[in-house]
Amino acid sequence: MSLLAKERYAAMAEKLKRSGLKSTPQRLAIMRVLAESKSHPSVDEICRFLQRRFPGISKATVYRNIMLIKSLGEAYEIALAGAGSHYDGRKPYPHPHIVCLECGKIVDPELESLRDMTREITAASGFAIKTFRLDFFGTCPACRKKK
Amino acid sequence: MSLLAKERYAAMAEKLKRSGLKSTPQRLAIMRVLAESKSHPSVDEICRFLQRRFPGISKATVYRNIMLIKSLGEAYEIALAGAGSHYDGRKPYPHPHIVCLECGKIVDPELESLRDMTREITAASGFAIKTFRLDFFGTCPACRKKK
DNA sequence: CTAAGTGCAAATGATTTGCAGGTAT
DNA sequence: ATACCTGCAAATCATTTGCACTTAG
Repeated sequence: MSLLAKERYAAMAEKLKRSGLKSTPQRLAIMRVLAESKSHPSVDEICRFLQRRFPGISKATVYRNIMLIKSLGEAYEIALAGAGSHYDGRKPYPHPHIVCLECGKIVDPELESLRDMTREITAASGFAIKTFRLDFFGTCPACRKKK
Repeated sequence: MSLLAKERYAAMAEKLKRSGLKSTPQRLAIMRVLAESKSHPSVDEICRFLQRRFPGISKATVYRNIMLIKSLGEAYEIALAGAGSHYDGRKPYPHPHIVCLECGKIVDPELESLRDMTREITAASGFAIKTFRLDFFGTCPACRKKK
């Protein structure tokens, strides 16, 4: 487990403890997956992965806990049309993604030109902006080679 | 019907005709709603609206036709998590939206700083970018006043 | 002890699909 | 005429919920 992952996991577990809710083994294990995983896993993927250690774990439990972790501000949801949602526990704040339409891979690009946009939007619309999502869809380098 | 709406409707109907598919009354009516509506309607809203003229129209028909119109490149889908999708027939290409979290209203902001972003993403990621979505979520001016 | 959490199965809600008529071309 | 469409109802699929049992604090 990388240093970053350790820190993320510690932060999540700490916030959970302070929230007064229970630190069950399943809940902590879900946090660990979110803290470690670079691949933006779905509920189904998290559930299948955890069946090694928790043979009877159910999707319901994963859904309930993901929701809880999100509400603690410790995970960010990437809701994809058609497919289900994917989750990011390493960067729990809104940030852009690129989704490969061939293989479904999701990566986090660096994006300078994002900084001023929220400011510009607020000024132009009169909305009080709470959050945003910015997702690009295309073909990743690996899938481009295959063709 | 505004001039813009007339033109959009004509363009959609024309592309439909050229596609070789049939110009049924329901299909044309759905196109008209998409061409006229500034409010980014959902399938359900379109269906309820059309029941005036087509008492028996079904959601299945609206879904099938929206899908078709989308595949003709004449409508853009705004897929919202939790709620269903909304559709924009006036600007059938990707563009940013602002969604009010209180009342669900969706508006199209002007956004200068968007221009270079696709270029920047392509350069930084190696992806071949096909499309994107950019949605802001917040509270609209009307809902801000209510509180 | 007891409020919270879990697993299971059933419920939900948006969307899709199979089928038996209709209808545009 | 006939391939495409429609409306209806049943089927999916991701997600949510009710319930009886278990467990963390």
